[in-house]
Amino acid sequence: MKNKFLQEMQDRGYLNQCTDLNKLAEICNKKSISGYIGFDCTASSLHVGSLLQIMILKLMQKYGHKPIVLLGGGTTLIGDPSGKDSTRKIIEQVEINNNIKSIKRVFNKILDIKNKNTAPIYVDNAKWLTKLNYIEFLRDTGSHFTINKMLTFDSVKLRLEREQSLSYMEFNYMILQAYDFYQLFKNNKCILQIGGSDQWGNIINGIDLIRRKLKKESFGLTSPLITLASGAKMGKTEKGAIWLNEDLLSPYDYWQFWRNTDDRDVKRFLNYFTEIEPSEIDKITSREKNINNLKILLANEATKILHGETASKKAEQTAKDTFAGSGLSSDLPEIKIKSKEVEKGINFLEFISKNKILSSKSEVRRTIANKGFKINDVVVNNDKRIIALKDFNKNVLKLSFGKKKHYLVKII
RNA sequence: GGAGGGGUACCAAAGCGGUCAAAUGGGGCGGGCUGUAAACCCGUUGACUUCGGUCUUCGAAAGUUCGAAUCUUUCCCCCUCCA
Repeated sequence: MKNKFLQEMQDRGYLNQCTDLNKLAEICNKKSISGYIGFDCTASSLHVGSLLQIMILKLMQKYGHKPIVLLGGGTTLIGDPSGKDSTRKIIEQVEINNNIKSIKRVFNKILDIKNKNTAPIYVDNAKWLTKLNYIEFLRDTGSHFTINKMLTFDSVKLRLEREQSLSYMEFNYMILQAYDFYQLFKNNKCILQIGGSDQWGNIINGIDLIRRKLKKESFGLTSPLITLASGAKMGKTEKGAIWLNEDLLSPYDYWQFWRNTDDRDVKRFLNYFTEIEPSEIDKITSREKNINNLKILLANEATKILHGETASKKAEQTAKDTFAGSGLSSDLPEIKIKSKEVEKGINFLEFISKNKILSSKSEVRRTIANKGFKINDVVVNNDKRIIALKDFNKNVLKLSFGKKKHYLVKII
């Protein structure tokens, strides 16, 4: 394989499986290609679990190829059964459209949209899928699939083996995804579909369909499933997903997520989620003895890609101020209160639950009993604590919940 | 359609008339150690509380009882076997 793009894919660990790596390399050497990845639009934002896929699109751009982002309004209506034990709830079209809009913002931030040659193309398969005529579709497309084969795909097989019901609707998902690839091949000269390793079956179906209908060759490529050293799935942490959209997760929290990476995952993640050259990563990781500096590097670079350099620097500075000294930093989440209320004295219990730091007063009491709250770095040890004027330094008070969550309470 | 088994907190799973706000494990949260890591240890994990208690929870509803997650009836849902 002599192709820079695919070589870097491999070096970074993005490459899991490819239908024909050598042939694809040949084509990539000759011209720039279009490749697509489909994204699920079940939520208003993607989370880090999808980030690797986006990084692959970004890498395509680096080598002059054109990424196609399929935000699957059509397939989201159906729901991919791959890797799922049960049918997920049906989502309405309106919600999906809103999700698509919201998700697009992240792509526009991460991908290069200025270079006309490699700017991403957004497509929504609802455009063609919702217009399909059932009988026609069965004859033209359905005839190319055998149930015998479909039953052997993991997405179907596993469900059946576990005796979990699989609706006819979901059973059709793979055909629809195959049809997507066919459409993109035909209309956008898209010869490559990329996906997570769980998408292999779906991708193969598309390639088969293109071969049968058009007698043309297309390619499929999958990325590995990222597992954390701890064994957990990437992206789903204790408190919920690590969202990519800024309105769901602030740049500071995003930075913190990377800063808290498990030691064992750091090098791998530098390759996955930064743009530092793999050879450079080798050098840095063998030179740097303090792993915490590598984590900071990872956090900086990853945050830069999503939120930009300014936000990344700010997050780093905030972290420094907050964790190194007990100094205050301006970038911490702020809670504003009125001076009149402070003069009256604010009940700590109510303050915490009202500001949604914890959801119930019992929880607040428990946390106080466990020494979980600090005001200006002093443990709160009384659940009748009142926040008063004397707690403020120049109208600002630092409130800490646990070791990592800090807020600035400001009098306005 | 017939015969059995089952639905308990975030998840898994005990409890099978009072001592049950419900064992245990996982997960979560907090604390300790440390490096904002891992491992480990400790605490905590329904709500409200004047910290005395009070209120709401064991698929749903009705009932028996001084008293029900536990017994009865009906209903809903899931699983296994037979047709």
